[in-house]
Amino acid sequence: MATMLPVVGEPRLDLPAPDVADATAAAALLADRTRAGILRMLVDGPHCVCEMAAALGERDNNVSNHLARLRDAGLVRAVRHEANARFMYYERDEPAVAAARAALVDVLR
Amino acid sequence: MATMLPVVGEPRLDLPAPDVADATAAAALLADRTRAGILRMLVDGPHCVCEMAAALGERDNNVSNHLARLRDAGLVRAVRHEANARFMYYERDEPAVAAARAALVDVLR
DNA sequence: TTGACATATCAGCACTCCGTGTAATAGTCA
DNA sequence: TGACTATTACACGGAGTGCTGATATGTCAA
Repeated sequence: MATMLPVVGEPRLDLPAPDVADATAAAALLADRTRAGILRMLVDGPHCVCEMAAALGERDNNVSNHLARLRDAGLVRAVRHEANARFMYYERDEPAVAAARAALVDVLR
Repeated sequence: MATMLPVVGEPRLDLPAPDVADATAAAALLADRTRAGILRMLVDGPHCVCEMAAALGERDNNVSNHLARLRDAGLVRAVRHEANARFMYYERDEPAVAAARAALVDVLR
């Protein structure tokens, strides 16, 4: 595949700035190992904090902190377990996840 | 859509840690407004540093700095313009971009 | 060759953010 | 109610990162 450079010799200095606000916001959330691990684990279904903390080798309060970030962004949701109500299970918000994915893919199209 | 929680009452503390190294690396690059803007602009074709700096409202050396980061990651490539060799044009490395996209989508599947 | 232009590199500073430790709160179970 | 567990809140210390200004490299034109 040959490199296709513009034939015009002069750069265009009037190009519009692309809107990447949604993409950078989503990327900032994914840029952390713990948060990315949480989201990846939740692909397979809901998990409680202690499960994810154990799998990721992080402390509960730390994982809970990152979950709060993801919750504020609307990517995950907390649901209390019915049979054993001590545990708070987290699950993804599918529309929000799809929107974040679309924003990222738009930059890496 | 009903929430599907595990029927077992006890959490599983032996779950494996997901591998998200590639996703976090890609996300860290996209988490910056300038870098994300660069990558988004390069979707439409190659651009030189001054073009992107003008569009993004950033200084040339700053944009050049971020381009170096993207270059080190293998996402972009620098090509000197043939007719006007003062200008360094940047273009995306498609396979690398596809790999980054795949790593991110794996987390937000 | 000289000067102007485009890009690259680097050190320094300021700022943000993560992980930790501690404490406090909330909820459940006996 | 009281004990226990899970979750949240907050401040601190350290690491990482972006922006800047100065400087170096390379190209074109006069």
